[in-house]
Amino acid sequence: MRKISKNREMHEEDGFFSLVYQVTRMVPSGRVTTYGAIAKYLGTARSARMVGWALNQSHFLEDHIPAHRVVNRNGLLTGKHHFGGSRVMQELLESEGIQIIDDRVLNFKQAFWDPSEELE
DNA sequence: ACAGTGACCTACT
DNA sequence: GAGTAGGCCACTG
Repeated sequence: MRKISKNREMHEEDGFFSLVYQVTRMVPSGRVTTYGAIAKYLGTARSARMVGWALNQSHFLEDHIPAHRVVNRNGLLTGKHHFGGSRVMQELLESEGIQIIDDRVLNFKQAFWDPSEELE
């Protein structure tokens, strides 16, 4: 169990959060996915916002979660501010072979990795 | 308990 | 095609 707040603790069987982290871990290097895709893969039950929220807490987790491979539907790196620095996310993606221009993923359509299709 | 906020998305003007 | 509104669920003050 990991504390994510004073009064709140996260358990392994929290389900949604765990699933988000698992899917995020499954994203292959050099590919990216979106919050909506993950939400859809999970059934859209909690909407895409919760995916972002889950990834927000991923910084707190012991395990390293490649949250930099998750962008919004436009391929925009909206979450780069939450990586501590602004360039961390971009450099991480570039080190994996993804080119970023103006906080946007180049060839996003090709680099897009849909868990619903690839992962079934 | 209430209201505001958020790494979003879809649909309608 | 841009701008607006609503929905979604959890967290914070």
